[in-house]
Amino acid sequence: MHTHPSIFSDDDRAQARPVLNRLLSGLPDDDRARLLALCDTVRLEAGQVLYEPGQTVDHIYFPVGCLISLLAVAEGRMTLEVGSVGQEGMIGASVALGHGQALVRAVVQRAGRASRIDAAAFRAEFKRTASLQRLLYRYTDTLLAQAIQIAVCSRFHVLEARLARSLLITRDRLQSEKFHLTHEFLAHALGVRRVGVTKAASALQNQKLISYSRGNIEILDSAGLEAASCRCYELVKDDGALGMANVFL
Amino acid sequence: MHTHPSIFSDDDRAQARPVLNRLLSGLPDDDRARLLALCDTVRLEAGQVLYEPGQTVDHIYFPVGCLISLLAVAEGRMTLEVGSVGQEGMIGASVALGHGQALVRAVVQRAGRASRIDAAAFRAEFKRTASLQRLLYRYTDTLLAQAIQIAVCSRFHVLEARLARSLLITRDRLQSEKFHLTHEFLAHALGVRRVGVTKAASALQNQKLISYSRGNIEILDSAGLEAASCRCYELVKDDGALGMANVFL
DNA sequence: TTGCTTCCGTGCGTCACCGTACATACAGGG
DNA sequence: CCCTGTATGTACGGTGACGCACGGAAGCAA
Repeated sequence: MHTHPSIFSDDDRAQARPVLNRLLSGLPDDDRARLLALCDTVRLEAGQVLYEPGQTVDHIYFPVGCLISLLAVAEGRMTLEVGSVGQEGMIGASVALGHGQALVRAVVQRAGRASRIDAAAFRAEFKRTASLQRLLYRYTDTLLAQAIQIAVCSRFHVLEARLARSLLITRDRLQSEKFHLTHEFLAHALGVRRVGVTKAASALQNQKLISYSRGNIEILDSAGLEAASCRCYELVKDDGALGMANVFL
Repeated sequence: MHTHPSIFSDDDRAQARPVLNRLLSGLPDDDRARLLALCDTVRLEAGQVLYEPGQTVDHIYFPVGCLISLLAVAEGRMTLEVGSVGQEGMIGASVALGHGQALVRAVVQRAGRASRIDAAAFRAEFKRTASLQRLLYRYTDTLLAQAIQIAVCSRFHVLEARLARSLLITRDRLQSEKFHLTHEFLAHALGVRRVGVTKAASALQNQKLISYSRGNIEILDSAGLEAASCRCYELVKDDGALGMANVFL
């Protein structure tokens, strides 16, 4: 189930082969073709902000190789990651489901490509395509599960465990044991101070579970890190898998 | 906008007139009639647990006069309310949208009636009724917004403000300035110790914002309580309103 | 009255995390 | 080589909430 065939590098080489977004690949051929015809492929750069809460969503994105972080924004500079979206997901679903405004900030955590579609075009396609509807309901349900789990996690679990969870999830999304992620960024995701992350990360490094230097993080002991993390990891992970498992209910 | 025409009592008299669930009343007449034909009306008692996380959902409920609390369950006895559903909402949507398992515990906070429908019947009706689909997407989106806001709130805001918010939301859902709610119950909702609630509630009472005794809570100074609460109140409140505002996008 | 249950209040030591400030260390460009 | 910016490390008092334990008070029933 968990094959990490090779250590992917952090740059574009990992995305050389034209992989399709896994949500889209779950669609029947004709529906997918019609949707893809409306998409264009864009390159997203790390740090780029795609949505800001309250803003009208004008494009939907299906990541291919990039990783998007969903940050709930509180007053001040406080943020909290309520979900992350990689190849297995999409952002902007609320444009078809709810009022067409973003609930959270969507920021690119790792650069890469994505299929992008205009909001109005997507909405029209959504209306006529049953398979697309099923996909979206299911995925929204998965996002909700993620948000709920993260709410619980950030309420009850200590920082060190939450950090471990966060790193493991990033690993899964990127299919790589090493990736770039500064303490500062993690602090925003976890809703804590940067120094808090530094302290927790030091602890994990002292236990030989990870190593890092100037943002380059490597997971050394995957099993050990899972032990140090909270159960939330497995729950969110499984949910992601389940979300994709049987799209046809 | 905010009319609290009369102080409703805590018992059944407030529900004497046959009010319809507001989600259902948003449906076109024929669709609603067909759905209602499949429903039966049940009386839900306070404390009753309708769903438990992971369990298969066998019935969908549309509250009429009762109030349902959605509690995310962590290990141990820890719980955290990630949303509450009154006349303006429903529970069990995931049976049609996602995998048919409950994400959270659903417990009756205030006794009352609800329209109930069998899961399979609902799913079938959902498939054929476009207006019902729109309603559900929108409402799920609203639930997601609620969950996100609560995640932020419980991460960043102090207990006293969160308690104030929680009381205000309960007030809005019940359309009544007085209701029954023990410190113990609030502790479960807020994910804190019972003594924590006692302390925060004392503080609010000393400020003459509320009064309470043996579970009977009364809001004395609505404006003052809003000032003591965090902005999350307005966000969740508005979202609820917006969720209902224009169902036809 | 007694007894029981439910609900609320207090006290105390502990702890994770906060806000702030300052100190190092590495990396790349000039 | 310096210089500058980014990334990481350390230190310290403050505080909100925790866990636990016990005390009191209101309601109910026999």
